Amino acid sequence: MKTDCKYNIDCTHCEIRSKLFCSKLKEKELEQLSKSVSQLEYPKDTEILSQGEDITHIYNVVNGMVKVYQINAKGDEQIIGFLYPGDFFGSHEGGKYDFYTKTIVPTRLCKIPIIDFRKYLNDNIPIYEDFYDAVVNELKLARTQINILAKKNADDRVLDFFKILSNKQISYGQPGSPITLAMSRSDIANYLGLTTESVSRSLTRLKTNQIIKARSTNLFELNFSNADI
Amino acid sequence: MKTDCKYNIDCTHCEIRSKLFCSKLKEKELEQLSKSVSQLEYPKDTEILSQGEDITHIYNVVNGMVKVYQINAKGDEQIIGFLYPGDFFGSHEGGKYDFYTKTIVPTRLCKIPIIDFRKYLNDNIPIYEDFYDAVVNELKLARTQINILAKKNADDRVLDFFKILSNKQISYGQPGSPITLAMSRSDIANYLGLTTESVSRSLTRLKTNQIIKARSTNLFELNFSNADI
DNA sequence: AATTTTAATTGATCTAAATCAATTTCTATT
DNA sequence: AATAGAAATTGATTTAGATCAATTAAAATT
Repeated sequence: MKTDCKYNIDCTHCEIRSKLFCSKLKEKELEQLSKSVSQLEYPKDTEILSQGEDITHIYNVVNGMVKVYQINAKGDEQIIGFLYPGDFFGSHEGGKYDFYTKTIVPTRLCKIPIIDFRKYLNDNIPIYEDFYDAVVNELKLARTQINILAKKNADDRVLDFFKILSNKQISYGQPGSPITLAMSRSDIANYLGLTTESVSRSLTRLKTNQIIKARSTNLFELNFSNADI
Repeated sequence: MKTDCKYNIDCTHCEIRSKLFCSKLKEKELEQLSKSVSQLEYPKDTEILSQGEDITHIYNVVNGMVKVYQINAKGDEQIIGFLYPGDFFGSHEGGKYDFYTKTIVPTRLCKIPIIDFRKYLNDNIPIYEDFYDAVVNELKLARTQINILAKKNADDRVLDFFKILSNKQISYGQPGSPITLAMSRSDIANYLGLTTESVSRSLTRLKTNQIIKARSTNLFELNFSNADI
């Protein structure tokens, strides 16, 4: 099952470069980076890295989707985010990865050895700032999730989740509606601190109340403005 | 009520310097920093800064305690953390504060104008790294909260909260037990996504089951190891 | 110290989501 | 296309925590 396809890639022609820190590099640096970078195609449900492992690479999502999760003391998975094309992961945890990542659909990742990456980081404050901003952004997302989880109403949680996805789509240049649920109901439930059954029932209620409209199982039109979450 | 007492302070003799980025500054820089830094005494329940305001200062908690919270779309407060002596807040939100902060006990804060602060930041990568680490730490705390909020059991949430406080006390050189609850039951409830009544009942259950022991309303002995949360 | 105010706990009831179980729908594989 | 397997939905029941209400305990104020 686990058949990774490796591609050597020319970073100067990367399809998502504009979304990445690489856009801050000079032409020469970029050519050099190309030598150490590889792009890999991962099938669905492939674990990319594990909590506690030494940090060896940082990854950029080129296409597909990745879920980020931790295992709590009780041994249960807790999803803390979903990564879209242009998102990166793997850095910033003082030597060890602090979470697990797994593809939830077939996914192509750009993989940079941390050692090569640091070369650019050390004498390039703008890139440092980029990564600083990326962590700040993660922090914002984490706090969004906190605000969701503190809500005591299942429908509100599901709606907020839809708003997040909608905003993500917009920030990636797609329309805010309809939204595609690439993740399973059980992943949604986990992220929202609910059971799959409760998510399912919420969806049914929201459909009944015309707040959303299902085009298919994983494609929903949103009949509300997603101004603020 | 809002009577702030201002003290001009000599940073070279600061009681919490070892816990702060300031420890990375050279003697001369520190003397210069002293000129722009002030320490202020705030009474309980004083709002220090508000979400959306321009960032003008960064703050260090010298003593006392501060709560950090956001206001959600529904207009409700959501607490996202409690700050102890040595913790700082105010930076890293791209121009605007992204949360509210309020003292929950009489608190002394060290206040640094962001403009002076940046001087040291710009040509001092180690300090940059300090702040990077601080955000990463905030991210970890946020994810800890996520793991708590995703739990479906009130007792587990309260216990995890006690473990967090215990670990915080340890990291500040105090014993891990007994723990002091400087915050109100309703602040705890808010942080844990529960009602005050549920927190109260959890406490009673945990006392009955001998898992904790109340020395007073806000002082609890923990009869368990807080190895991992 | 006495009184007022506020915070915390306890009690009774209700309700929304969990749980357990059965279908139905979707997806993958032959 | 037919079948097997997995995922999602729906149903019945239970339960933990919310809600509403009252009491007790702790602070604050006079």
